[in-house]
Amino acid sequence: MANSLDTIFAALADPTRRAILSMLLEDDMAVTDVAEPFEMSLAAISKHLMILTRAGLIAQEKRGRVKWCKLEPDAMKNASVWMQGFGQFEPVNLDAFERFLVTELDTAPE
Amino acid sequence: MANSLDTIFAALADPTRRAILSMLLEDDMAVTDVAEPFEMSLAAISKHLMILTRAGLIAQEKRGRVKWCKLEPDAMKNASVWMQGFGQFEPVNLDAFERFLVTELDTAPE
DNA sequence: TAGACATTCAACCATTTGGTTGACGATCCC
DNA sequence: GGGATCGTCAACCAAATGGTTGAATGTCTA
Repeated sequence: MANSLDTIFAALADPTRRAILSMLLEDDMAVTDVAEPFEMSLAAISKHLMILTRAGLIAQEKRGRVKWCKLEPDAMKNASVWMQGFGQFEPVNLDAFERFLVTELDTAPE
Repeated sequence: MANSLDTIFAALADPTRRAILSMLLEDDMAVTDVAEPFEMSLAAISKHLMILTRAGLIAQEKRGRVKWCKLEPDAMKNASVWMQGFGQFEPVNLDAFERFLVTELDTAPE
C-alpha cells in the first residue's frame, strides 16, 4: 500500500501537502512547526502528515513528546521513474520549471 | 487550471487513468477503443478522459464522429520537473537520459 | 431517410476527502 | 503532583470523486 503510485500521486495532489514537502526540504520539523504557517487546525495538518506518511513520502519519528517529520525521497523517486517511462518529454526545461514555480508559490502559504 | 500540479497529480492518482496513459503511449486511440479493455461503462471512461484532458495530460481531437485521444507530454513533464526539484533522489535519471538521447541522436540514421 | 455507431449529458448514488471541534493520552518541567 | 505542551482520536459535516443508467446529440452509411 505504501509507495503505491495511487497513494503517492493522491498525496501529491494536495497543495497543502506539497507545501509541507517543500518545507521539509529545508529541514526536519516537528508537527507543530509544520502546522504553524497554515491557516488550519493542527488536527488537519496531522491528517495531512498521516497521508504523506502512508504514501511513504515522509517518515515520522517520536522523540519525547515531539514527533519529527522528515522527507523520505524513495517514494517520490518511484513516481518519478514511472513518469520517466513516458519519456517522450525532454529532460529538464528549466525555463518551464521556473515559470511553473512562480505559479506554485502564488498558492503557497507564508 | 490546466497543467496545474493539483489537477495533474490528481489525474495521475487513479489507476484507470494511468492505464489509459500507458495505452496512449503506444498509439493514439478513439474513445471507444480506449474503453474496450476496462470493465466499466463508456460514460465512465469518457469522464476519465475529460479529467486527463483538463489536466493537460492528453488532447482530444474530433474527426467525424470519432474523437481521437493522444498523449500531451508537457503536463507530465511539469510534474516530473517539480519532483526533480526534490532532487534528493538520483538526478542521474535525467542526466543519464540526456546522455543517452545525445548518443542516440548521433548514431540515428536520418 | 433510417438506422447504427460514437460520444456526451443529466440525474442519481455511495464512498472518499478535507476540514472542523472537543476530548483524550503522553510527556516535560516547576 | 499538577499544569502546560505536543499530538492524535472521534464524531461530525460539506464537497468532491468515481461509478451507474438512460436519454440526447452528432455523424456515417446502406
